Amino acid sequence: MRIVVARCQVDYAGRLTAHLPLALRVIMVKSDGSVLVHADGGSYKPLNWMSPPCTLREGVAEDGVVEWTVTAKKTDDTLRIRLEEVIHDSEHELGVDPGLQKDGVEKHLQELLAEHTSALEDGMSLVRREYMTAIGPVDLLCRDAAGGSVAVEIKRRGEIDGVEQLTRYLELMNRDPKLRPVRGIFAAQEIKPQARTLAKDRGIDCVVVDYDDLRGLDDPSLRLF
Amino acid sequence: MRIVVARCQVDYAGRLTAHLPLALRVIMVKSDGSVLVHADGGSYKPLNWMSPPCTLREGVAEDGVVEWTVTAKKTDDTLRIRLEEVIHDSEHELGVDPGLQKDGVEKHLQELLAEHTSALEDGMSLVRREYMTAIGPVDLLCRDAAGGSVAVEIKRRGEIDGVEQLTRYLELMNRDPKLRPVRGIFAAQEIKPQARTLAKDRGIDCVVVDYDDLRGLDDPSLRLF
DNA sequence: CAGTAAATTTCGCCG
DNA sequence: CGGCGAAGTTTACTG
Repeated sequence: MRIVVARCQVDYAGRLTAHLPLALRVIMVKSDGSVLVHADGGSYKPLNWMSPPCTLREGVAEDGVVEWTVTAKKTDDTLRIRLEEVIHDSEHELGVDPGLQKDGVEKHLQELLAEHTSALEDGMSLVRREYMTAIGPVDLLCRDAAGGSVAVEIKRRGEIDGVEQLTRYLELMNRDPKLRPVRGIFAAQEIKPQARTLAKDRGIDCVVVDYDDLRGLDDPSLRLF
Repeated sequence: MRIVVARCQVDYAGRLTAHLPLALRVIMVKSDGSVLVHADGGSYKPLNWMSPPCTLREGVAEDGVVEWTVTAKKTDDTLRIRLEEVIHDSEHELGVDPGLQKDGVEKHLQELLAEHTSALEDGMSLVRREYMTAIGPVDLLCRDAAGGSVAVEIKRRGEIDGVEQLTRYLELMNRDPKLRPVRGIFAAQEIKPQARTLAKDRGIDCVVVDYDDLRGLDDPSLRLF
């Protein structure tokens, strides 16, 4: 990884055209050739960048200024960096990273709810997790206290897209005589008002689930720190 | 901006729990307090990070290792970085960045299509751009050669979500006696087969538009390089 | 490899 | 400040 701090101008042409006026910035060149141009603020997104696979060619512009041209391997995307003044330039061998270990995403929420379907509704039992349909897997297929089929869509944050998704599943499943009638439950840690309104309009029930509560029902096992 | 290259371990607890095993990485500390932990590969997304506003507290762990604790101002998100070995550590005053100048996004495509509605269909005329409905603005409301209302949804890349969005608008607009009947046109620089199929199923026409052609119809003005 | 959904999404606009 | 949609989204998963 090469790290350069420089007063620079940047132009990008590809899926859009963009320009960065002359200013001091940090440029990271990763070993796979990818380049990030960072300012001293904003979030983790660089001002401009080139994703791998790409190649960096170091050259000199007509006016004598050092100019980097980064071109994408497949597309004709181009990033041009004019380095007017280099403040810092260093290279570091980092090696391959072991990578991030995650915990707590939707998948885990789905596992917990599959184990504790009663948290969705009294008398609810699990039929199948990841019940396959022609257009994709339904998170949970359940049977309610009255013996009716229930399709459950689980999200961390419940928004309109999730309701649309569940609606498509329900439409399809209700064409199947062996399942029909199937009603829907939209379960999430948090449900946006718009999603709740749309769900109500579609006859879909909303259930807000607490991740920590569900975890408490479970074996209180590993916590990272 | 502070740049540190170090052999480090990272733990994050917040919206999820995550861990990075001991390895050499680059750590950027921006002047707003935000922290990025980068590996020497992958795209522009850091392995782990903390978004501003947040505060960094430098301390020493029980075993004597330097440990940074970054905490978010509002939430209780915490990023803990154990710096086992520091290879590089430098600070640079970058100042405020003038920011990125963009060109060529969906907004521009919408402007161009609003100016040249005939590119959508012969005899088409514009009624309103960003026509407001209760659930959001329709990109273009037009009138076709026969005098019928047409709602146009514009995307750079036409995918299923866009068709769903237009469907919701159409459903709502067709309840309005003053507008009814309204048909839909899904316009994009590229339309995925699945989106095209869904659109056809919903009675929505698809139009592929060429950004450069539209631009050619326009005043051939500024190009950045 | 393509297609689809999630993301500690981030970013920008508009009320 | 919150809601909502776009993004040069990126990333992960699945068929």
